[in-house]
Amino acid sequence: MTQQDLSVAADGPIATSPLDQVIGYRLRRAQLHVFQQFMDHFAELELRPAEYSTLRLIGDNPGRKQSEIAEILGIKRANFVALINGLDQRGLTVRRQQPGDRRSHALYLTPHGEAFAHRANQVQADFEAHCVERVGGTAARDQLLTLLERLGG
Amino acid sequence: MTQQDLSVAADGPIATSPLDQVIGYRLRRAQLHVFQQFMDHFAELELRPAEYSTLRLIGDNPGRKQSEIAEILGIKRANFVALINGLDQRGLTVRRQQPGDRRSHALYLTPHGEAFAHRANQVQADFEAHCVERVGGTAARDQLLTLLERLGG
DNA sequence: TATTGTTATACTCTATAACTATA
DNA sequence: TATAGTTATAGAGTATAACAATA
Repeated sequence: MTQQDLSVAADGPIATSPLDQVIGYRLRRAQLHVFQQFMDHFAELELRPAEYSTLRLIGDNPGRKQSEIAEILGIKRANFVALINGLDQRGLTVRRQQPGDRRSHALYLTPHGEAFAHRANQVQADFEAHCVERVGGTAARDQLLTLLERLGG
Repeated sequence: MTQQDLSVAADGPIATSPLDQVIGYRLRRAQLHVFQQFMDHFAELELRPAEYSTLRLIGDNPGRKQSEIAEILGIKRANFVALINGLDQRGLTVRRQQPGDRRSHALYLTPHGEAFAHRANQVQADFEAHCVERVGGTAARDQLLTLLERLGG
């Protein structure tokens, strides 16, 4: 039988096993799935993954330059403008002029942003617990983080 | 000291450790890094990840409907049209009418597509070996795939 | 009616160049 | 001249609606 049998339609389950052994493919599928679940969890707070990461990073590092926060997150500073504009307009973050360098904007959470970030961190902790359970416990989670770190990024 | 000290600029390394413990964040960073390396490896063949996955899936499942291949890959059939058009125009794949259902297009690799897919699979095997080495060997790779599968997707 | 492929469209994310104000 | 923030723009990727052909 040739590889291209034109007389009958192919049927039955599609052979995905070769692709399923590919690290990059499985990494992508898992990432998309986890991000979708993240967005479902954060629908009420109307927070996208990049927005949550930004709030978290500013909360942990108040007073950092816009470009510093952007670079750590792997976001081009040009694209970060719209993101931080959105958080500003929601009253969650503020840009303040640096005393020593009037070119740069230091980022802070507003009081409302602090409270909002607190709620967001609780939702994240809840979601993380769900992920940890799925992956098989904290030991499995640590193993996963170790393996992901070895891949780089 | 308050959390928002306005008198001095924040300096030193940014505290990323809280985010670095977040599965979704690390998953995304690792996926982006692996995909970038994939694209570097496949620059000569001018194949993007989704194009490679498509060639691989068609090669392993000749004669499947366009919509079947698209759905397995998680690509909407509307968006799959442009992707398969590109592979068609490069002479790698062909659409043939199904004998039993003239609505659907069965997908095949052309002879040139077969040869090209063979080369692509070799490049992929080389890249995969690199990933396996990075992650710590085949046992670590199997462990990673197991953990990713538990996350779903 | 339902399905398959297709087109059109919009929205998000990303990448680059160029501008401004500051240094 | 170099840097920080910004704007504009273009390219991917993705989502939905609607259409023609076919079932």
